[in-house]
Amino acid sequence: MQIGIVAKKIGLSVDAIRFYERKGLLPRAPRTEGGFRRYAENDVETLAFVRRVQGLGFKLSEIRGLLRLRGNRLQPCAPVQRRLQEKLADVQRKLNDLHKLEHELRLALRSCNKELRKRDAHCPILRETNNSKPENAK
Amino acid sequence: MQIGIVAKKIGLSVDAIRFYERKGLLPRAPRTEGGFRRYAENDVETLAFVRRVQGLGFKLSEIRGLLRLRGNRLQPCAPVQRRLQEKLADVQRKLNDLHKLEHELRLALRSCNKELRKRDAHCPILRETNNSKPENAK
DNA sequence: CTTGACTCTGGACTATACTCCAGGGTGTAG
DNA sequence: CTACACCCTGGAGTATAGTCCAGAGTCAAG
Repeated sequence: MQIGIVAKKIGLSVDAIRFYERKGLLPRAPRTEGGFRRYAENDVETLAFVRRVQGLGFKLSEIRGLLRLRGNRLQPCAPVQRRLQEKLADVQRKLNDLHKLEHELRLALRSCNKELRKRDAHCPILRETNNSKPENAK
Repeated sequence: MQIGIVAKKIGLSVDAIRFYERKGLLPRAPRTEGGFRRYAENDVETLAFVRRVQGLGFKLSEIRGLLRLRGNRLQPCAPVQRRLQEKLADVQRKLNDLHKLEHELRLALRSCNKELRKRDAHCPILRETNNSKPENAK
């Protein structure tokens, strides 16, 4: 199979596949005499795996590690599980931050709304009335 | 005031302030004969504003727009409100995505857990049993 | 053999928000 | 006047995940 076919099969660009090879996610593909990459079904599966775990929020450098685990003939769950847990913790941290941000934005909107009901409204956000929460300054 | 003082006052690096100037967030500061930037209280307030709205999730390019609004003598709330609402919508989209991701991660963890209870466990994530949801492929 | 579609390499470019650097000049306290 | 801390500019570097390009070569069908 040549690279374009593989690309189409899994919905990646040709450039992306070459990029993954350069990044060490895929082994350097064997070439034809003319230098074209040749792929087997196996490689398609590897790329599908990459997509799958990318969908779980892993970045390429992390996926490289997962691929190494995948290379073992006995494929132990524990290290994968550890990584999943770390990733989950990351996601939860982000959710937390975003929830706080959402709250801040709602507060800001509320103060705008109050102002809009008056005549001659000038925006409380733009004014430098320091209505931010006290930061524990560095 | 010279730049280092301002930096200390608001907890930014000197480099960051210069960077903001280059990016057009701050007007080019007036210089001493020798070329040192001179700042007034006003500038400190502007920088505090930058920090504040950055904390609300606005990126520098957006803050440039907010600063322009802030420059008007009548400071209308409406456009600020619109931006806040867009930002809130962004945040909610991200929250949504992250919630989905959290769910996926939990599912993955669960399948790992099931496996771990068996002897001779090999990881279901690493295997290419395509257990992903059907994608509406492009 | 020719043609057209495909592929090769290496490098530049994208966006974001800065940081860090060299090589040089400035400001001010003593 | 001399230190020494501070400042100047312009440019490069960081991380991420690719995309896009030129200029050249290859593959398969007809």
